[in-house]
Amino acid sequence: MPAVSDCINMLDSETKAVETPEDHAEELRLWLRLLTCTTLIEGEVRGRLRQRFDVTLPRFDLMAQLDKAPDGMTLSDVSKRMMVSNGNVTGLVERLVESGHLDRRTSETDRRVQVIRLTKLGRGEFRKMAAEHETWIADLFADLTPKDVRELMRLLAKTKASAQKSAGRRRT
Amino acid sequence: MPAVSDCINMLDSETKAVETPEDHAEELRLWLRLLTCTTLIEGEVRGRLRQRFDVTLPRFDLMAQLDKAPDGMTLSDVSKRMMVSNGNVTGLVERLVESGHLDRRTSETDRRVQVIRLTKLGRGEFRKMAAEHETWIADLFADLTPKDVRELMRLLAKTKASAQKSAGRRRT
DNA sequence: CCAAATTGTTTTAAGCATAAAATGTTTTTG
DNA sequence: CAAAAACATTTTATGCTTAAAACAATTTGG
Repeated sequence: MPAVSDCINMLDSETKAVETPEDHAEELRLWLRLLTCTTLIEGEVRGRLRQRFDVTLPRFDLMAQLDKAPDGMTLSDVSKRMMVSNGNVTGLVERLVESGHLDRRTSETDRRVQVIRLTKLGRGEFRKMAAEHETWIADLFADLTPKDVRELMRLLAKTKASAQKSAGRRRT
Repeated sequence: MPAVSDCINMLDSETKAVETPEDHAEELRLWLRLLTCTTLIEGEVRGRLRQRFDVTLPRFDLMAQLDKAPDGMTLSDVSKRMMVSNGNVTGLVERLVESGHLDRRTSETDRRVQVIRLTKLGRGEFRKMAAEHETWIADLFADLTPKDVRELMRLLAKTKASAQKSAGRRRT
């Protein structure tokens, strides 16, 4: 809500057309806090994955996507799910195939498409990592009550929807 | 709260010593949602900064830190504030000095220390970008009510504290 | 005072990430 | 059916990011 002094100029013509220098400091602070939380947790998880399993976070994330898709995924599926660029996935997959964690083959029905899956090795290693990973996350959020968790879920869902709408408005 | 069937084995010896396979799926889902929100907004901001001002997000973030510190900051201050590695800052600063946005000098009192400041050019450009940036953020969060914003701020503060505590526990 | 620890920064090596252009494939459409 | 559009992926160029080691300067404790 703008202070009265900021609204004086709203009075001189049609209200809707007049620009008011609005104060969005609260939203900005919210965004910075959101970013801080994510960076903090992400850094912690990254470090633990490296120390404990000598694996990078992007590799873990990619394997997590594939673990949920026993029949495999195409590179663009992965790219959309992980919200990263196509070229990024190409390189990530390359390294994971190289290390024997992923299997990659060209689709029979569409020769543009590459389908990737976890190998037995990849799935085994991922499951071990995922089990520990889950306890790290639980520990990082340990001070939140179940009610806090529910409330955060709700508000973040609303945030996501709002951001998607805004992003969509821009592209249109 | 574990289901009854998961708790059977808690009965056979001292309760506290027995491992129960606890379910932390809710926290995991919360973490993924948090990450999704951040990635979404970050990507949007990154794209707008590039299109509108041909500047990268890290450069913008660094300038934002310096704008709040008229007397300059040391590289490790910046590194801590931005929660990135030292080496990262070195390179980032190098490029911004090169482009004339930053001024860098060795401290008079401690020759290990590099103090960096925004140049006049850097400050001017940053202020322009920051003004627009703030409207983008406001738009991205537009569907949240003031109450939502307050509540998210509170819950994220609690989350940050929880994560910091957990991270600290590990290092100890 | 001086060796040892600490602090601040840079370097190194590897990997991650993006945007944009290029390549090859399939689908659409005039 | 052929040209054009759309699609999936890769390549290219550039920049970001990290962890760890190296380097340099200062502080500390014996």
